[in-house]
Amino acid sequence: MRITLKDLAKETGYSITTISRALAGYDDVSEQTRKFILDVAERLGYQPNQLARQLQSQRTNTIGLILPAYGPRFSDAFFSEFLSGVGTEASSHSYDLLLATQIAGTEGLPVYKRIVGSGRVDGMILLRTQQHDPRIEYLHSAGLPFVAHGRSETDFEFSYVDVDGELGLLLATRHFISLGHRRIAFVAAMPDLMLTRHRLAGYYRALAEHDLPADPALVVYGDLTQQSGLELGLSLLQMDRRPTAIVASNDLMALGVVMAARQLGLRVGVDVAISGYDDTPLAAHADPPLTSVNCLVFESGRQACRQLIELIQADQPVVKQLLLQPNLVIRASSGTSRD
Amino acid sequence: MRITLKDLAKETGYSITTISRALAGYDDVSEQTRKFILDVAERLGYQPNQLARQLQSQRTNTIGLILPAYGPRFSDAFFSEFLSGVGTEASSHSYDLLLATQIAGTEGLPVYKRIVGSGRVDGMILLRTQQHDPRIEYLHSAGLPFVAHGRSETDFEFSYVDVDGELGLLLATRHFISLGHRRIAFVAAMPDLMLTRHRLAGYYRALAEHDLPADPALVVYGDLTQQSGLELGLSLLQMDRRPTAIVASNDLMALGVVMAARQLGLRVGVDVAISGYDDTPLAAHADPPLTSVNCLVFESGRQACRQLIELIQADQPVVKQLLLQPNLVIRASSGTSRD
DNA sequence: ATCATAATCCAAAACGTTTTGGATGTCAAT
DNA sequence: ATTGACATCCAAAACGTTTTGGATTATGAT
Repeated sequence: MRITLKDLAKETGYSITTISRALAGYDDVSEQTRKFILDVAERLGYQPNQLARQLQSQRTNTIGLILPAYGPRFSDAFFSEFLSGVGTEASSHSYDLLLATQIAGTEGLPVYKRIVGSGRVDGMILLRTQQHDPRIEYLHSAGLPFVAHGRSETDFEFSYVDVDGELGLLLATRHFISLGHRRIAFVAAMPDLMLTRHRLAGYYRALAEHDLPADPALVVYGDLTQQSGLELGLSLLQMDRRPTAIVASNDLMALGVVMAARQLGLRVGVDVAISGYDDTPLAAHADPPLTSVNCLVFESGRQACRQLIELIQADQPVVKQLLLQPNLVIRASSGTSRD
Repeated sequence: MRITLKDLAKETGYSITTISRALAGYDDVSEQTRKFILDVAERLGYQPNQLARQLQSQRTNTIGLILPAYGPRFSDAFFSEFLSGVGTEASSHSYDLLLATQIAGTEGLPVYKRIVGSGRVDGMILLRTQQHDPRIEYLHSAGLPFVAHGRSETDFEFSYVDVDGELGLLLATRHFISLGHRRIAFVAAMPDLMLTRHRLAGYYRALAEHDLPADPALVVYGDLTQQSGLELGLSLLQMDRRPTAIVASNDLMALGVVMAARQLGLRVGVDVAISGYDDTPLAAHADPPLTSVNCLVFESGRQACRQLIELIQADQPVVKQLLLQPNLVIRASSGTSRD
């Protein structure tokens, strides 16, 4: 059904070579026959087979991206925004995206090997790096161009785009300190994630700046779900000397903490100050509206994609590292000065 | 760098054919040499080139999906959930997703032609159908398997998964009627979308069931943004005989209506009842929590993908049409009985 | 007439697979 | 010895492109 160069050759009487070169605009085919060939191609609705083209040229103009596994309710806006940023940038360079989904409960690396090994992508974008990240080591050893969203601890340099989590938590914690809080808790994400370490550093730095003690009991680790925010919030707020402010590592956990406060009869923004992280649409419309750290997710995706395409098209691989600066969005949940 | 069958042939001394058949598990290669070949393949880290395989087999095991264009803030959770559903189902059948982004401000059809014509996908999933949808006509005429999310008006039958919008709005409107409301407004989406027509039908049906008059002034059309919800909400709530209940066609517009009510000093859930649509995470955490219609987005994506894969693998194309039943999630924004 | 030059075209190889249709050798049955 | 059956292997074609390295013809200069 599909029209190929062979069909055009048969129809026009020229050879496949000439058809191909005419369509590609080479100057060793006369203007007259070029026009003729273009006409016929147009008339028959010829569309080049990209697979054949890619196989021949060894370039796919495709960027790979692996979606982490999800349950039935996909409640984190992060990926859609990031993806949207990547997609926008990709399509403006005529790149497409190959998306594979990591099945819940399976290890991630095999999917990477499958996609990379299959030769269907020119490069990969990595999401949610870990402190020790086998995917990065694999991609590096495989020699495929890649850009990570987030940093990692490796023996080599690699390209990444990251949002400065240390700055993010520094801003949030400073904000609470400036409102007069002295016992500030941090509901962190999983400890093996790089972002956890960076944010933790920002948290400690803010405390140190103001000579506040760092109480280990005030740092707890959740799994980014609202449920874990609720549980950790309940335990934090029932401590002997409970924290007066709580920073969570994403908006969902912050909303969990809000629920916890409510269950304990505490007024958010008055009895306890709460801040989220990521500034998802949730934050702006929560009750009360949630102070949060805007992480420029769309922009990160865009930049990551831009860097990757540069990397792919460069003759010489160049490592580029970009650190975006988040900004604090202050809303009612952080309350007013305690003085 | 990459290991090919040719390399394995050279390494083992067998022919390319035998290598290929050994790896594929044909029984015309002895158990002993098969083991040997597998060992070598493993040792050299052989990964079959999917491009070559796809070119040869004329199957790509890839599903195409085109992301509508977005601005910098991607605030609709719909796509991420849908995509997550599609991705989950796809990967459980070892299919991958090819994603292209439609650049903002450009026409949609060329992207479809590019992806379909390129031969890189076995089928497509269509999002947000329109009443008259050129994409559907194109895909039908191109003979490529596809499943639409949403219905359309065509001369032929095609496969779709849809959520019964008529039922959705019927439930929401009935709910308000049962609470004693008599003037119920509908903030619809763009009139050229099929979903608008279906929901409108449900709205009218509910009114008719209870012999309520259908006031044309109470039906207004927005563009699914919060801003348009705000504007339409302001104009509706400043009418002479203002509506006492408003159903919006997505949560974002509903939140805009909530803002409008607040600006006019009306208490949501008391002076005016409001309902959203889609039941995004926003709805549950809004202030006040928003009554909404849960549309099983993840499930739709899953079903659409499942149907598409069936369609691709069937010898005989079978049209399948699936209508999922949404359910109303009642929260504080719809208030209590007015009696 | 001969030769270089330019213009226009094309056959064949290559990309990495799978599949088709044998080829070869072994062994038991005749 | 021949035959047939079976096990094991492989050369070549095919998928649809692009690129390489000419081949052919016409043109103009000598």
